[in-house]
Amino acid sequence: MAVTLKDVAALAGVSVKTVSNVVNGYSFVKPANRKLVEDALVATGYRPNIGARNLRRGRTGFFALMVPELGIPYFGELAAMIITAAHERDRNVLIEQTWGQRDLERSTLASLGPHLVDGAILSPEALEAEDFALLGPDVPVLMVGEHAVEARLDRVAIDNVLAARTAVEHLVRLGRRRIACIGENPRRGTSAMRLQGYREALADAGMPADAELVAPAVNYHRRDGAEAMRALLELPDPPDAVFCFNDMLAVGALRAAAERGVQVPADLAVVGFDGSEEGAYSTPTLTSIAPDKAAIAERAVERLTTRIDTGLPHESAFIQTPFVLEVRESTAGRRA
Amino acid sequence: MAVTLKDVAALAGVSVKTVSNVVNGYSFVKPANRKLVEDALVATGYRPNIGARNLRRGRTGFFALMVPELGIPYFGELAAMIITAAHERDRNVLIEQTWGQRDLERSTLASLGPHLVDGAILSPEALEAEDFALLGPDVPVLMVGEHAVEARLDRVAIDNVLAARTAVEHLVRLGRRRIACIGENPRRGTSAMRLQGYREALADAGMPADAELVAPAVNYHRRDGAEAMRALLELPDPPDAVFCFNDMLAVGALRAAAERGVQVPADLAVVGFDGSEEGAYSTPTLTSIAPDKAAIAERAVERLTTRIDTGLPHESAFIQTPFVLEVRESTAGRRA
DNA sequence: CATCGTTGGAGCAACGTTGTAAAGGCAAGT
DNA sequence: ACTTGCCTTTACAACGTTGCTCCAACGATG
Repeated sequence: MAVTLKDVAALAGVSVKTVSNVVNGYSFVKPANRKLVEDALVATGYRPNIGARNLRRGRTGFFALMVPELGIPYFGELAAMIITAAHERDRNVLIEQTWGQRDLERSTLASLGPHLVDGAILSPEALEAEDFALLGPDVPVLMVGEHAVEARLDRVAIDNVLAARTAVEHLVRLGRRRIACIGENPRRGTSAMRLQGYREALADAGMPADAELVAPAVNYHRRDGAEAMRALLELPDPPDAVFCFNDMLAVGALRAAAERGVQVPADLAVVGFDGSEEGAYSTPTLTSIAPDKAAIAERAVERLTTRIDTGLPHESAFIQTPFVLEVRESTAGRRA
Repeated sequence: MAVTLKDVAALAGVSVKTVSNVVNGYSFVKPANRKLVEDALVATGYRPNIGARNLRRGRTGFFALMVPELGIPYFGELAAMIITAAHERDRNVLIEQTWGQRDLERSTLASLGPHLVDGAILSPEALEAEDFALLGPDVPVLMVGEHAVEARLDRVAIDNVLAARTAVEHLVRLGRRRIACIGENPRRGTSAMRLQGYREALADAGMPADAELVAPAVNYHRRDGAEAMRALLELPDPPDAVFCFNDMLAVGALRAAAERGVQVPADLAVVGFDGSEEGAYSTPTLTSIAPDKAAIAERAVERLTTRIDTGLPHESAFIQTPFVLEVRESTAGRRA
């Protein structure tokens, strides 16, 4: 059986509470007793029972992290960093995957009772504003990334409109004339912001907004990017540049270009979004908007923990994190 | 505040225990009372306090999953599937990342007390056999993937030697004559098995085992693959094929080849290991050994839960899961 | 009519921890 | 010597749940 405070106390010859005090670093314990207890702790190999402690404290010490899918590199990396940041604050992370499905996102939201987790970090894809009624009133939650929903929640994200503009302005500066984008999807929050940035950049450059250059994507997987790119390449007047709303779409686009014998970047410049390491090693390497994921993870966990610890419903904030445009081969040089 | 059994009982006008019985589907409850309780449950929105329940039951309902790094696609995807499989059995998964460092793996092992988790699924990279002494005697654990350690534990994995042989035999059959490999590393369990398969395949083909064609890799990231490949390409008599011990190494190798202007597959055939989706979209697409990750996840979780539920220290088993060789462009056709 | 078994329900205690309050010890001040 | 006050330690209760034991009511049986 597991070692409890009682066992340690018996060995050390003190009360259970004194052991508890030592374990928690609390109050004043006489050095002699402290030594006794510490020796007993080592001898028994005591480990606190988290469940019992949390029961007593009324906290669970757990966060939920709701993401579409860990197998997507962006979310895998983000989850990795969030777990690390949470551990630094003695919290554990429970990962809930929703596969981008609204019903799974809804049921996840509804399950965020105060018993299971102290709070949650959400990265929804299909939630509507009304769904947030499912949330318990006292559950601190926070969103990472942009989302169309207008919930009154804390958010940690980069400026998606600006980032998208930056990407497209880069293409404009290269002299590209027919700049397409891939990823339009009314049900995805990120889509709206990135589309807006794309349009703003085109407008600023005095370029027409050609509807046939805006390629939709149901999901943001490589397959979707490849399909969208194939469709774009079959246009009578195909694009000479494409801005993809994430790196996986961009990798798919590179593949479709390779299949068609379209040279990147000579015939087609490609920009992605996420700054994934995959893009740094693809052929050609991929220019991409790289959000500072470590900053997102750190700020998100920091904000959530302080909100939990203070318990007060302060103003909900938008915490903006930095990004950079990583320029690589897929947009190298000028048009041939 | 959270709703407790007491609240529900007060509303329904029955005892706490009766509510508990209804919640757990236990014993015989008079239909009238059952109805009363169920209505009260709905009205209050009761959710059981997991911590209290686990405290009482002596179980936590949590697994630990120890992996090097979620940001690595293979482990991200595997974690995704393990979480799903665990949820189907009403368990939650706590993810511990070790970044392949032995000290972090050791401390994770040591922290697997009976208090925090009921059991653990391990994917160590640097652990030595002696480290398993850190494990509590009653903690059910299971390893996924091959590892050099000879611990007496359940293991779920593919036949790594056979898989590696299959990959190299494929290269032999293509007519390749100087077949290199990337990933040799005495501190990694997988390395030994895959190296053995590589050597067996060469021996079977009557080809010499040239030590300079065995490229080491400290880590198994893209960067390491690229570095190793650059070194191989600088040999006086460079290889015409390379078997990489995982897909990320292979992607790095593709990149190094592209930089040097080496044509894949004409000048160099490349085989990876993991069957990652990244390899299905790289340029050229990557031939790879694809383990059935879903089967690994399912069998691992199944085995661990039954071991926890029965509590008996049955014979430790090696559960073998299938794999296939996905043949793609990086090994297409014969040598030019 | 007494006994018994069956069915439905309830009370108590305990899981391991920590907050509270109170008790014990000791030294300095009256 | 006796109070006062501080430092240290302790007993107790409680967090929410469930296993166990016991109780009540009932119909069936001898």
